[in-house]
Amino acid sequence: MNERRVTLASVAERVGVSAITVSRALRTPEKVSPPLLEKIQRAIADLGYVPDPAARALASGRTNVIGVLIPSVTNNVFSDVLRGIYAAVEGEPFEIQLGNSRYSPVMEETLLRVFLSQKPAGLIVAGIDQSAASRKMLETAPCPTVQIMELGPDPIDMMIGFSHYDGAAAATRHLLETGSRYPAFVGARMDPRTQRRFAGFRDTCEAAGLFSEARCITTPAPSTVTLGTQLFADLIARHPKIDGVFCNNDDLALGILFEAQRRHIRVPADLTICGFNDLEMMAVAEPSITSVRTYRYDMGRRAIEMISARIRGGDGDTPAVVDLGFQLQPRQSTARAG
Amino acid sequence: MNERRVTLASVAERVGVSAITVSRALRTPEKVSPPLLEKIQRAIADLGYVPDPAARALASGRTNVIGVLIPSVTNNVFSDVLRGIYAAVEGEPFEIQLGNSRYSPVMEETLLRVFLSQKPAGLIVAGIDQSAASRKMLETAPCPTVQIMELGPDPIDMMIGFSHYDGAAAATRHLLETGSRYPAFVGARMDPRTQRRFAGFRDTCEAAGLFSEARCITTPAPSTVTLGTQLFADLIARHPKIDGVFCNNDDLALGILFEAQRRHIRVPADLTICGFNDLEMMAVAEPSITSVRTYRYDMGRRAIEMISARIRGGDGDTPAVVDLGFQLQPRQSTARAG
DNA sequence: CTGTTAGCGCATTCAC
DNA sequence: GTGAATGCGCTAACAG
Repeated sequence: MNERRVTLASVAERVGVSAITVSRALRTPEKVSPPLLEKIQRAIADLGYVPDPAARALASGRTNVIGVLIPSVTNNVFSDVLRGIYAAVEGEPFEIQLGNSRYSPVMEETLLRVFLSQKPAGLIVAGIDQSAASRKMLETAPCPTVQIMELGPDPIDMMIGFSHYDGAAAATRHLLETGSRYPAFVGARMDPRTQRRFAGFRDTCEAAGLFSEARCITTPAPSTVTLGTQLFADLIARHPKIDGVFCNNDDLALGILFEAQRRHIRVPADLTICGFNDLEMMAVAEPSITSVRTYRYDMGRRAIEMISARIRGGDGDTPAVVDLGFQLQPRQSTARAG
Repeated sequence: MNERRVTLASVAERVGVSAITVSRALRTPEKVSPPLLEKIQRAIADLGYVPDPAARALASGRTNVIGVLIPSVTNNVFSDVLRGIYAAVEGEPFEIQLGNSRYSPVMEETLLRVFLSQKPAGLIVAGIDQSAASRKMLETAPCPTVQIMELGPDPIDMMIGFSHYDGAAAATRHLLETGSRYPAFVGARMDPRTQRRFAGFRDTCEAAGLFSEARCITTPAPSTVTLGTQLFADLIARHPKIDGVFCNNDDLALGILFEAQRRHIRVPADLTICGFNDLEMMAVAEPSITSVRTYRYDMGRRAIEMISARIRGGDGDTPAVVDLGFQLQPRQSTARAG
């Protein structure tokens, strides 16, 4: 290290004012006379002063930390949300603290407690299935909180997401409308959102009298393209008549496409494939794959914006619940002779 | 909020000891008598006490924060590294602070200054092309630092990565050995690592007398599968004789595969495709795609381990530079008649 | 093994 | 518009 640490006091000394004035120059520059302000700013630049966040947090009782609690960092879906979050934070005086609950409610509680000990500026949590203890902590948290990914009946505070059930139902309807009579479901990592998508598939098929449990295959393992190939191989071996598959995400759908090609099953003539999330590559795959577009990036971005608005705007004009919706991207519409 | 904040003092009062004893029970339990320790631990649990990290940081002059400075959160490659980092941190008393330099040296310096103000436990930075100012900050940083992604001649402190040049050269040699006489290069987001890969391709082709600048197409835009389809379409329109493509990553390679299928170009009979990074899906694509496997997850995990070892082990036995290597995964070996 | 004293660097509250 | 006193919650260094 060069000299001693550069503190508020050392900047103050150099300019010939008191420390509190420098502090004000930093936080509320309009309350410092212009000439003084300029001198202080120059001194800060000269000395390379950077405020100590710990001291600031201790003295003020708050921080710029926004805690983000997600169940998985592996999952592609969350990485899009995180991109949105990081993009929105750029330029704002916030920093992100990530917590990975690994799909465990106990872990979620622990992490929440840790987050809260940091006196965060805001909290973002994935999903609506918090444990009672977690819910209570969030309800009494002295900061804005946003539940993301899903919509539900009683938001803790703010909420932004879409209906996984409806998205899956729309996709399944499309599958049936384009002629599938033996629709199948392929699912991995059966988390709450995946379960709701499955419910959307099941109910839609049942309404049409076309549901069969036997044509559904799921696993708790995380989704991969490879897993898609394997699950489809299992499924088609047992049920060769399958003519349409709804996958709980695009990785699986891509795997199914590859496996179908390998087996010379014509897509979409013999088999239509529908994914979920609409990854960028779905549109350019050969053939392109139907999917349900979801707005993951926007979800992250707007979650930050909601917190930000609440912090500065006081309150009132920020909508508490935002439905981002979804959009079916039909790409294999080969209506068969039913 | 329920009552007042639970502090060390309130725990101490409840047990009937002084605050410092509770502090010790937390950090160095072996220095507290067993019966007292147990009483303190119970009180902590009863009260739900969680230490205030800001106060701790201010008093001790250090934190558990490991700063991670990467040029992009969008890039798939970094998300694998981050997975490794988060996995390794699990169980360790560290927390991660992410910084996104957006490929800007100036931004990198700013972020470094912010990181340093937090008195981090360690620093991880991507690449070896830091600005002079950044280098100096890192060199004088009072914590272990690791440069990741690449290897280079003079490490600032520790370093873990592999040679992008050698990886690309190996892939290109394979391309030529399996019969490509009109090899092409497709690259996006030409960052320093991509540039070195391009150099590996160029030098290898030149050595074989098969390099042509005209068959190389690049763009500063970030890689996507869609971009791969477009770049390949451009390239093949201008140079129909192309019979092998080395892509600077797998997204592009996949796009090229799709575009080739669309145009009924037989892969690998008429065109061999080679990617870089060996994403999980490369092996199950139809046909599967040759790629260079790199150990991104391990890179993240071990970077944390290196820092951790340095912190506890004092120093000495931790290797300063780790070459993770790479491994060519040949998957389209159709030697043509040269 | 336990306690006392002091202070980390900053922001809050009140004076001026 | 500026400054002085005080304390945030914890830990370092020493004492006992």
